[in-house]
Amino acid sequence: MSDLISKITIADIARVLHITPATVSRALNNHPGIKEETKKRVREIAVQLNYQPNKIASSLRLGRSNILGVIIPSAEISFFGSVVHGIEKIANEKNYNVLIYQTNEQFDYEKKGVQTFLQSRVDVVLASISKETINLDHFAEIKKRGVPLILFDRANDQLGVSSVVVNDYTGAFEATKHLIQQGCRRIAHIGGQQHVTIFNQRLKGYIDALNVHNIPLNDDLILHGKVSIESGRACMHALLQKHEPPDAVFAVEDFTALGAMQAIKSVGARMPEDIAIIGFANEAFGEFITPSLSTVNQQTVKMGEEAAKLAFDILLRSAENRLQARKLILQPELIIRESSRRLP
Amino acid sequence: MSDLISKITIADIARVLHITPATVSRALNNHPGIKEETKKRVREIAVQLNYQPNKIASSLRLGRSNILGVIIPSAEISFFGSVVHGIEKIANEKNYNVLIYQTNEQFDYEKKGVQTFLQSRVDVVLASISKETINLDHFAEIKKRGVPLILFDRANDQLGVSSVVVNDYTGAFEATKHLIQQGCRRIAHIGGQQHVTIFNQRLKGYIDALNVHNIPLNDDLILHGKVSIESGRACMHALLQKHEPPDAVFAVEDFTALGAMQAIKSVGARMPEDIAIIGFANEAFGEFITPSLSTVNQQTVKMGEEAAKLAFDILLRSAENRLQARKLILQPELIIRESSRRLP
DNA sequence: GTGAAAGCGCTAACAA
DNA sequence: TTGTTAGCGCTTTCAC
Repeated sequence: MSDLISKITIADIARVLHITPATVSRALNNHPGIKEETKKRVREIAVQLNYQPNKIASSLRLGRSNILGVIIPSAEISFFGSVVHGIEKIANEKNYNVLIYQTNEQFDYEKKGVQTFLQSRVDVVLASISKETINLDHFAEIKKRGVPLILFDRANDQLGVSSVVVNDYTGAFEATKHLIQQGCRRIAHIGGQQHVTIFNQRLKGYIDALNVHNIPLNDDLILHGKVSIESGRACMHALLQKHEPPDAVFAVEDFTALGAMQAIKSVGARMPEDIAIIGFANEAFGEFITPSLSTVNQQTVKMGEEAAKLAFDILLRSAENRLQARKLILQPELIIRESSRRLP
Repeated sequence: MSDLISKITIADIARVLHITPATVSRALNNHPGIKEETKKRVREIAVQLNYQPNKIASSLRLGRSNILGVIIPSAEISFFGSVVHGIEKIANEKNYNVLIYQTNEQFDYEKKGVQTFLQSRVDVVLASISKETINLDHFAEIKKRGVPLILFDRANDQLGVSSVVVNDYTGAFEATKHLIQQGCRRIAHIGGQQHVTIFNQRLKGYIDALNVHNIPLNDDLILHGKVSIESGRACMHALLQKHEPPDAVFAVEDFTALGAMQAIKSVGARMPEDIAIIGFANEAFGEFITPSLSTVNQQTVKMGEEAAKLAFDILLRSAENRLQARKLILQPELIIRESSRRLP
């Protein structure tokens, strides 16, 4: 019935050619010390027999899998899809494969992902930490086992590992400054969980921008949400009910901004005339909504590429040298669209 | 220096307890014929030594990897992210891992993904075919090797493998019917590459809906694009320049619809008053743009779950029985939003 | 209830 | 230039 199913190994090729498996292995791996003609014959037979190398066996023998494990919070956020794209570009060049694990922003899944990767013996882990995560022991475990770990975007300095992030502080500073330049004075901030480094940095950037421009900080205008559309909507409603509502909002990221926009629309206020708004992350939808959303671009593909490059860099180092962490900070870029442009 | 790095194997555990690796293996796998007390001691030492099972070795021995390989065209399309989510739900229950490969809608990457999965000995492949793909030999190869293959969404019946799709014909039929019910009579269709089954089905649904409602088919109003924002924009501009432009558009999917909307806005026409529009796929952005986009929901998570269930179903069958293909057709659901609602 | 031994498919010393 | 041999870590048949 199922004679179609082939289970050809190098031993089969060896038998056909009356040589040993070792020679076949070397030929297939283009080993220098093998006659050209032998290589040619081996390759021919391999094609004829429809041979597929068994990477599992090879991984076991070599002690490495040629796999980069990538942990992301969600594949439904285009930001991460784009970063992964960057990672894959570099990985492909180096003949590495990329394994993706989604945590759905949940601590338990994240732990499970780490576990899975360690058991599957991926050669290196690239990760972006979930919003929910506070305890970082599982990541420390990766390091402890001598597996290189690189964090991107949702990084954390406490772990002492290399990371690639955008300068969230600067991005937030510039975004806030932009709102000030548009004439706004009561600028609110809808922030995120403060244990998440990048969200904290964005808050700081916002605060410093106000300070530098001599605008008094107003605690009433700073809310901490849960970084979602719903949360953005709820926070904005709260802001709108204040005695003196804000004339601008800097949202911690685009989904929060989107929720805020829905709230603003629902009370009939105009954007940017009544309330100007800017987000962070340059999510795909921002360009298409009305008004189009001003935001901060994070160089996603570049971030992925740099993270992957860092990974290969570390792989080439000796085990001892791996401990020195490097931090790469990309410069964000302001994208001004309709939601915040008041001046011509 | 790097004493932290542990490489604990079952042999190490065995040594500590003065038993054999075989017993340790059985204990860890909860084999019935092992004393409870032995199991307990083994587990304790395993934790103490910080033992991580080596899945590679286990895979090699067992001849299976406990990995589902998933091939998707792009992680930046939320539709696929969502389907993968469904797949992961089921896979997690069964203690399987999910490996994702992005093809970027390119034939070459798709071939490489198949290759990679075959070499990594994934137990089953779930795939959605790239738009660019015409030749299907690489997928046939999967089948030939006895690895179960399940297609989802972008399926193709020629391969004779199981698949999960939404009823694209019905979805298109209903979408078109809806436009007719809104009073539209000159309904255009911006389609996709006709070698892609689902796009072809959508064209058929459109045509039949017109026929059933006695609206003459007008070839002038049917354009075939490349399924992208740019293509949607270009096709719509072409339609607008016609002697008699359409009063409605059924776009093959949401990104195409988005491009069309941009074109419509650019000439100052109103939606839905001048031109009503509906897309397909229920992409995340559709809800947030102005006007919000009517579309067809495809039960993405369910699609992933069903595809994964089909996969496990096949895995349990004997090799001979695997050949019978099953086709699961989910019912699409119309989502009416502002872009097409003319009547109260 | 546990041990001994073989082998999954591949690669790398070491030999020749 | 190629062969011999051993072993990566795990599981399983066959003993006892």
